Amino acid sequence: MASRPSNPLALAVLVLLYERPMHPYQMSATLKERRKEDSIKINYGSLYSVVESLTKHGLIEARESAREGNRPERTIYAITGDGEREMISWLSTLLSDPVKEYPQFEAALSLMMALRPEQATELLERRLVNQRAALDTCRDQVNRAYAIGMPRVFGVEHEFEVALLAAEVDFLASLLDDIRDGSFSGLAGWQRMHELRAEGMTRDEIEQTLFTEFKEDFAWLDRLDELT
Amino acid sequence: MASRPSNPLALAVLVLLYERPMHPYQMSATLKERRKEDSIKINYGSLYSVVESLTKHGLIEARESAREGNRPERTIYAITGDGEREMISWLSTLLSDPVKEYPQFEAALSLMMALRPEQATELLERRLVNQRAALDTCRDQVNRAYAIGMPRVFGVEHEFEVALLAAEVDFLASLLDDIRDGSFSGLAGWQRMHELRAEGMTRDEIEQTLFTEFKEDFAWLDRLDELT
DNA sequence: GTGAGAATACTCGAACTCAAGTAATCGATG
DNA sequence: CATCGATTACTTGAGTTCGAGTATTCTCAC
Repeated sequence: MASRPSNPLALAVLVLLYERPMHPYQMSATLKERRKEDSIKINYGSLYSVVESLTKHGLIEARESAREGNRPERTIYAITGDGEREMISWLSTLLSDPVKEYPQFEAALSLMMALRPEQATELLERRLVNQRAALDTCRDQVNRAYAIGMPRVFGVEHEFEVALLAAEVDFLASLLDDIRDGSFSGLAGWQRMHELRAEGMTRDEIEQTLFTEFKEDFAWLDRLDELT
Repeated sequence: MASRPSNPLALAVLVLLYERPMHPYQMSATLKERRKEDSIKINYGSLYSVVESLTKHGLIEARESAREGNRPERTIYAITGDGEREMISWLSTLLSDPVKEYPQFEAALSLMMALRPEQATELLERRLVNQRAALDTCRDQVNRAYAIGMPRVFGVEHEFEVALLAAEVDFLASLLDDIRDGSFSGLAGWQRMHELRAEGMTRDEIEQTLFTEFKEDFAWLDRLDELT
């Protein structure tokens, strides 16, 4: 037996139906109205399949099929007892137990060496500019909402977003500083690798050359066991 | 015509084949050896389907089908000219242009009000403990690697991870402080909502009651237009 | 009263994800 | 020298996700 959907959108559905029964389109409309689309990815395809899956698992159930005017029929769903318990337990573990996630930028950083160092540096500079702008608008939106009296409970997610963005901006700024002032180690070897590549050397020759020219940069490979 | 796979694992494949031709299993082994599994999710099913899709799009091509002993046949892949260009451009945009992502914890924060405030607070406290521990081990690993002489180029992704983790720890600590010293607004209304719910009041009655008891907490709803 | 565009309410198929399974070989231990 | 577990190398299939498409209805200017 398959377990419940793992898409956080399903959790949002449970929370909404915990409040009041409604039909799928109303769920998406409510989530958008409350600005939850910033923190939960809402996709119609996913929404309908998630609702179907929750129904199959008995966490929600179809209540009535109302129709208004000539509009297509809308099925109203309500949460079940099992659904309430599942919602509480799912939300609880999401809050307390961190899950490993894979931001694309982290992947990009880990593959960065495939680019020439000057190019990579320039791209990181561009990102810094972009993220500083994003941080400013994001922070501004939160502050303006608080300024008109919105209680903080309604904006925690956005405070979190701001915190992460600020951390990334700081990270980028200090990384770029280190690259410029030479305290970012390994840069010379990285540079040389691309020079040799440009000269048409084969990968094996490159490896050989780098191993002799930058011995100190590879000595750690023999000490990997010390990391336990 | 469908576009290339969007899975960062496909980018990793392109980068690896840019270095040297190899077969799928060797790709996963190399990525694991270089600790890229921490920043890129490696899944066999995904790997093979991603390789197939890259082949179909002409970004990589099968070279030879070597077999060693009685082992199953291994198809060796190499990157094409199109693949090289695509790799450079994909990696470049990933580095410079931020993409919106949806951390599960952000979703959980935005739905937190479905839990009783004391429970939510306790869960956040537990998370803080967990993330402090995670931060310590992560930071430690990076430092130990640098201590045996690994150049920083090989560890940027992990420095980034540490930066994000540290930001989350700070966020949690200050959020919990604010909840405890009362500077986290909206808490009283949140609390009252769950009391009324526990008393068996209907959803509409709760709304009415809160609207009168906590007028100031909802006044901002009439000023939403000021946010432009 | 009519046409343009926004909003409403879904549907579809292709791509992607992921856990589990398979089946061979290698290495070490008793 | 047998065998047990680790490693190598991949396959399958069920379930999920996603963007794009469709078709209707409402709204409001003209």
